[in-house]
Amino acid sequence: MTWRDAMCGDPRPDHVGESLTLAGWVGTRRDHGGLVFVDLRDHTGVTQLVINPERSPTAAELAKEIRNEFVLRARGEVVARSAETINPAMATGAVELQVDELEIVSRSTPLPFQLDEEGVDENLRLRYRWLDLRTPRMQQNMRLSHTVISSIRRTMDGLGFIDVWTPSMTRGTPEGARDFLVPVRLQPGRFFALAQSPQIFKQLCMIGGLDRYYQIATCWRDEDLRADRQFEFRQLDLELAFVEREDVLDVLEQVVVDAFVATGREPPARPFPRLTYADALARYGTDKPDLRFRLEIQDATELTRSSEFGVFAGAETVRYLVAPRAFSRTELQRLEEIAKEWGAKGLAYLVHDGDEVRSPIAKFLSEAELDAFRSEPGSTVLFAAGDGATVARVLGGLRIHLGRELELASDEDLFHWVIDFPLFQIDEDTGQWTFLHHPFTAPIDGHEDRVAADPGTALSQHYDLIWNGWELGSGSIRIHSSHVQRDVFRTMGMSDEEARDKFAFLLDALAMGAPPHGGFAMGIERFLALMADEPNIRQVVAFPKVSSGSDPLTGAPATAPNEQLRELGIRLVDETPA
RNA sequence: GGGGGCGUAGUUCAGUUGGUUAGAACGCCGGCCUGUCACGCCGGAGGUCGCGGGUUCGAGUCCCGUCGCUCCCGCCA
Repeated sequence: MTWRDAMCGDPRPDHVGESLTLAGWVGTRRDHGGLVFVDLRDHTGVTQLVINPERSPTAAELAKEIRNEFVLRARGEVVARSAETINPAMATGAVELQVDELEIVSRSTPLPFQLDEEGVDENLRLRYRWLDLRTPRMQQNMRLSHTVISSIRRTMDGLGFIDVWTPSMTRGTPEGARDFLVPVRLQPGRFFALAQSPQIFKQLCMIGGLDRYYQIATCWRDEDLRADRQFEFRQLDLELAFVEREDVLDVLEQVVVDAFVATGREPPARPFPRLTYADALARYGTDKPDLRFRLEIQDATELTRSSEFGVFAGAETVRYLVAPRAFSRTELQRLEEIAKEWGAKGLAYLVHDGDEVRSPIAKFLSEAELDAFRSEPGSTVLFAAGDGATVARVLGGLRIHLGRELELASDEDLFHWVIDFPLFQIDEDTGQWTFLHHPFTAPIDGHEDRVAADPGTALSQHYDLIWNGWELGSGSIRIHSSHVQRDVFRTMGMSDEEARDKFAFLLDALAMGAPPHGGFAMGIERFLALMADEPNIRQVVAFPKVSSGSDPLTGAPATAPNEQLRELGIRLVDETPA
């Protein structure tokens, strides 16, 4: 015997006359004293049960005990509702189940929150996640996630990629994020690190001739959590041999478009636009611009070189944004605070309000300058002056703020690539050259010699995929030559001995017939959160951690018994001052 | 490590200038009800105002500290 022979979303007029057994959760119970109505729910939908004492006195007696979220099993006859009792708001609203036999399968204590209530505290939802998962929002998110992931696998399989498992427990990487360490009982004092990504292994797969690898890989990084970051997350990790950048981008575009189609969403047009890193920074002040609104940054460095306004004349870079609104003094004060948070010393502006120009700096500006900055009535020109990086950061920050505040973003899905990143940047703390993304990224063709000779001007074959201002992931064409790899390590100030110590296996592998290769890693949860129109990735993770790094459901992380620690050769250091 | 926001009944919230016994809705409990579908009607229980300290005749309200959650910066190859 089976528990049910139809789902709660099934009954339709063509079932009328059939005897069906349904099982599910009690959504609501409406007790009329005699008649009792129950909305019985499962993930497919809701059917109304009618429990009539004249039809089944036993069921009616039992129905008095029914409460919300009880699990019921009911056998009865599907009957057509009379015209005036049809509920057009319900998919099954033309019929109902007249109950003959009723069973309370499972009871429920009163709930800590109501499943149909909006805005319930997220910590409470996570503490009782099994209840939260019953809500339409989470049901949809979990099922959408599955649809997207199946689609991704179908696309990858179709393109000839094979799924290869790489280790989670591996060797710590000296650079990058903090590792989660795993103590090893058999070798006290030694630790595995949980993989921050399968990066090196997938490169070894290419050198191993697997040609097209992919994996939906769990990765661990011990860094502070954010709306778009958890300790553990998944990435669509892929790598191809004998390819150029465009081959990799092509795969990702297909993954994205297929996932849109699989979920019934209008897919973005291909190819996705390409934007260089230098352009992105100059025009939008960030390497992951949200292109749903224009609001482009303009340059005024040359124009203001000999300005009477000393701040402009003395600055390495002067740029500005034109916001489509004549801001009030109070609003400008708020904008100045925001500019300062991003590193500005102050905020110069010109408000075009009707025919009038309001600005504390206008009196210092020449006619030519005022002409150049003239804009529509009802707008404000906001300036940033200083070194290039600060100006970009300030205007990039203001741009995002204004986009949100003035609701400038369209409701399109805008994907684009950012390409031609620098290979190296200066580490502010050490003054040393360091990689922008990771040390395995290849320089663009012709820039190999700059790795050693002129690191600052070397561009890389790295690329980022951006969706509406969210960084979905990044990838690169990798170094497949052991001496280019050695040059990169040297430029980073790593001695050959040190490089061998940390990456001997990679350097050896590169020296034994490495094909040209490249790949990508796309954050699965970020992709899902955007697909589900959720503001953070916790809403697409079944059992996420909160921003303090704990799990409200299990209470993890927890202390470990001394016995267990002893076995691992670990003694805790009490750093509490006496 | 730093900055912002939030914390009042089981839940979502209100609570005026510091002033009597801290309220509403939903939920919960009891009663009535045979066509409801957010059922309705009557009645009831339910509060360490996150926690600690301070100012005051008097603190949910003001001050200090602390804890929790959250967003951001740093960090995230």
